[in-house]
Amino acid sequence: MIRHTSGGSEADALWQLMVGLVWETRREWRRKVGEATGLPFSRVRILWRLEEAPMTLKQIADDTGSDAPATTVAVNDLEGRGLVERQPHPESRRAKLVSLTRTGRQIVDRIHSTVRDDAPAAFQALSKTDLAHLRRILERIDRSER
Amino acid sequence: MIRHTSGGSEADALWQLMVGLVWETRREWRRKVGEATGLPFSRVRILWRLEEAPMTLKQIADDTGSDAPATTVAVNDLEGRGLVERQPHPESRRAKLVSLTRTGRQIVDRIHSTVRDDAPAAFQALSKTDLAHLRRILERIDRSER
DNA sequence: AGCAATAGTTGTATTCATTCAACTATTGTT
DNA sequence: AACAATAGTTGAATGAATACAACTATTGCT
Repeated sequence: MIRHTSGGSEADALWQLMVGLVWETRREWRRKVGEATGLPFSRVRILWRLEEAPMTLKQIADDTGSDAPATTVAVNDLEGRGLVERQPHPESRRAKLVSLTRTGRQIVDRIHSTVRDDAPAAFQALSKTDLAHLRRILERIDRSER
Repeated sequence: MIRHTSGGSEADALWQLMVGLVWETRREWRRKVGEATGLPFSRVRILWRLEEAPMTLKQIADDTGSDAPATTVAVNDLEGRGLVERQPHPESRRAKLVSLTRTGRQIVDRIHSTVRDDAPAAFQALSKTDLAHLRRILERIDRSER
């Protein structure tokens, strides 16, 4: 769905164009991830974040925008499936560190390898020059965004 | 979340970068839309499509990737709220055309005006030249995508 | 005329996600 | 030592999304 809201800046218009391009591909992709993993999407999102480093439940909650109870339930679920484990936090005894198990890491790898998030065909057809422009621009945005 | 899957083409890598940029902004935006309209998101999605032209239930179902029963329920809901109405299809008596009511159109307008989907700050900071590049590239993708 | 396919409806069941209240254990502050 | 704040847990309630079976009405095909 491509939507142009009247009255915005050129940046807003482009942003909306970009969102539209991305948006429509996400449902299908989400479905495929669910199919490949047998996991609801909220769980996959957590596995992702854990790929880089272990996190406390609090961090997971903040990061995923859910509250503490929901996070406990999600981590319980993942732990029950053997994808994740709780460990004592080295610095605080009330916090717990959640990290990927070997199996959990395999699942994440499987997502990356089997559910390839390939660019749409039109994307592939861009010229080398356009790709270079695009990379430069996207990286600039990405860098200043974080 | 920025994710680079190993082994893909440059286009795939850029696509994933773009998806990552867009993705993280969507939850918040969805929440705001829900807040502004009081509608679940599946309903808003239907209102959107109807903005351009009336559609049959079948078209809505195909377009949103849901099945016939779900679509009937959704349209019932929207009709109950007075945002949408069923009309006989001019060419087939078994099909029905769903179109926005005046109130429905107001809701859609409200989404556009109050829940501005503004570009992230980093986006706004791009140079005129980069914006021009970006527009050219995105429009090329958009055109060949549909 | 008879039959298959299509458009839509009704009802039901399941799974997910989100939120709230009430609770324990630990830590930091005064 | 007393108290407030923080991290996590448990359980219940609610709202959404998705899927399926069974049905009616209409249309197209032969």
